[in-house]
Amino acid sequence: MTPSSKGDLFDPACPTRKLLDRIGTKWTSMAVKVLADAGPAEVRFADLQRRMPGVSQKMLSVTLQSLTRDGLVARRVEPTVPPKVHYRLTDLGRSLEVPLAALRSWAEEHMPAIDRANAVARD
Amino acid sequence: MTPSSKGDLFDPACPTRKLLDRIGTKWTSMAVKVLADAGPAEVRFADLQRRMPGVSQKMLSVTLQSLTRDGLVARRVEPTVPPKVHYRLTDLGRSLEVPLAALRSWAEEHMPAIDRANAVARD
DNA sequence: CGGGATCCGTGGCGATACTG
DNA sequence: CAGTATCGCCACGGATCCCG
Repeated sequence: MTPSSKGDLFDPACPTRKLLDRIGTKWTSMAVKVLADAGPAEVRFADLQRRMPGVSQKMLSVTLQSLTRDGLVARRVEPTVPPKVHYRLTDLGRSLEVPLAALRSWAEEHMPAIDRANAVARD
Repeated sequence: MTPSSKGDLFDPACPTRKLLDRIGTKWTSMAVKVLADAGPAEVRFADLQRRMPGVSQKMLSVTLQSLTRDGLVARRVEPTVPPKVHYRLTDLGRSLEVPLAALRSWAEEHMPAIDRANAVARD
């Protein structure tokens, strides 16, 4: 059903909400970081999976498809047998890495405080 | 606490993952912004709901409880009848507003590009 | 007024198996 | 190697009703 089919009042596609829906998914921010750490170099699918412990083939696949559709990641297929597929961040993806790095920095600095607050709340 | 795991996005207890699990929930970042916009002033439950179009009582309630448990929001109850409950950001919550504002800024600037990329992908 | 309790649909995500 | 297809679990979140 289309979002506007019931009059749809508020929140007509808030950009921040849409961004969080993307980077909030389990493997997205991790994939962006791995690709960012690779610099301008391309990374193969299997390499990505190796550098993202715990990710399944399927979830890595859908994550990369999502990032590719969003124009954050570029995909290049080497038509060999078996095929080799290479991924790299686009300029847009690299620009996202900046605020994402700021979030990571905040998390590393302040998550302990949040954990302590949660511990206190257990009384 | 897993020494030398600083910056390790792949730690099972990765701080960035945990932070994204929090701010990625539907109403959290909106609540933080509304409270941040209020400055040092407190905001009542009903006011928050009014400033967050679309949020249900239940979701606003659980969102605020979550933020309060995490130490990002302070809650004050006026024991009147009927009761008045006031919320405000803690210093920790206000510090989170900084990287969050950076994310919002990126979203407002670049989400159109992501939307265009998605439109192109529909061929 | 603020917020529990309950029911329920949807979607994210994992496990597994198959394919070009 | 790099996906695609299918299944099932369960947490997120919306609606509704009730309570101090």
